[in-house]
Amino acid sequence: MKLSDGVEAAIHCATMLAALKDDAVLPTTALAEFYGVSASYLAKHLSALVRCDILISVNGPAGGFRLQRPADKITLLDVVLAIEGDAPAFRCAEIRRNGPGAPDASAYIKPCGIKSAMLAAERAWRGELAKTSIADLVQSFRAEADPRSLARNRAFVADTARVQPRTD
Amino acid sequence: MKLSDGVEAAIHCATMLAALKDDAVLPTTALAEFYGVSASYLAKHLSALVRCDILISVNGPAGGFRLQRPADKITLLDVVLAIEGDAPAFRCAEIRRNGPGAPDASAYIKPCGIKSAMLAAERAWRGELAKTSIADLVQSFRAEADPRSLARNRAFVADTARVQPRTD
DNA sequence: CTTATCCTGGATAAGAAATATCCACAATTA
DNA sequence: TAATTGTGGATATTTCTTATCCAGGATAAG
Repeated sequence: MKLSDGVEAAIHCATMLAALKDDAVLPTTALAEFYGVSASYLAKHLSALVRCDILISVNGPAGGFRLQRPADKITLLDVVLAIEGDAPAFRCAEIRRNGPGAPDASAYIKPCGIKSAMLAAERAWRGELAKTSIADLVQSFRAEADPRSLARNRAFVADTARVQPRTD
Repeated sequence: MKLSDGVEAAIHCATMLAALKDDAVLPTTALAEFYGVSASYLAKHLSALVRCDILISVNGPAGGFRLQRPADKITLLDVVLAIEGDAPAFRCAEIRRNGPGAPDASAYIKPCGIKSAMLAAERAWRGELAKTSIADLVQSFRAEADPRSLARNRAFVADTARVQPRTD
């Protein structure tokens, strides 16, 4: 069992975007370079976040991504499900119905106890992920991170953020 | 994110073995046929359970597997970790240290908040799995399963179980 | 209106991991 | 000695992940 590498990148990008003001955005290439990951692959993940209404994308020059809503309304679970999909990790193949002499489907209306227990554990996992918001991560980063790391992130946002042109 | 198919088979086999008496055992081929799964592949998973001290294997004719300890001392977590390995699902690649201008390792002594949150969720998952024992599963199966399914399992054990020869 | 930038989605391929099979070998029983 | 069964290694096969590339559309600036 392994989570996609994209999860780590997606969460980092979301926390970075949470530092933007107003309608500013950050482009894929800048984020990919900052985190040292593949730009074309990161683009796939960011698109997934857009499809799940976690990010908003802006096309054209000075385009990029920003959060779709306040960072305290976006949970780790939202991001993980956007990248991984919402299928449960335990896929019951119903092997209890296999083999010779197995009764027909009417004998298996009640869910398998194994499946129930495995899915209960996943609910606990998801529940825990839902407790942490992107805002929580930003806050703990600001409170605990090394000053050098903090400064680097701030400089990146300051240098790279782009503001949407005003339609005055 | 997906759990190995072997997890389902391993748990089913463990619950079946919990119905054995004394030193009786069940061979791989019988279990594989009963659940309609690949015998040679199931053998791999059963070996993993032996390596993790969940099952005991008996060689030779009339050989097979049985539980290493009482079913209430074996949890779902034990079985899942035996099949999946105990590496966490979230593998932090520390991309926060990547990219140009990143400070050296001394700036990243404190663990990343993202990693901490992801691992906390996994602890919740594992904690939930640890709450359910093989004995719990057997009990709920006996209480809730369809009589036809129950009878089939009982007949299988009665027909297939083998007892170790006595060293009188 | 043209150019440059950037996101989008599909096609595609390389790589890793899960799934599955086979076989030689050791252990054990009859 | 012959038959049965688990063990571990080697090896395919399939599936999923990771990664790249490109054509297309949207948009801003000149």
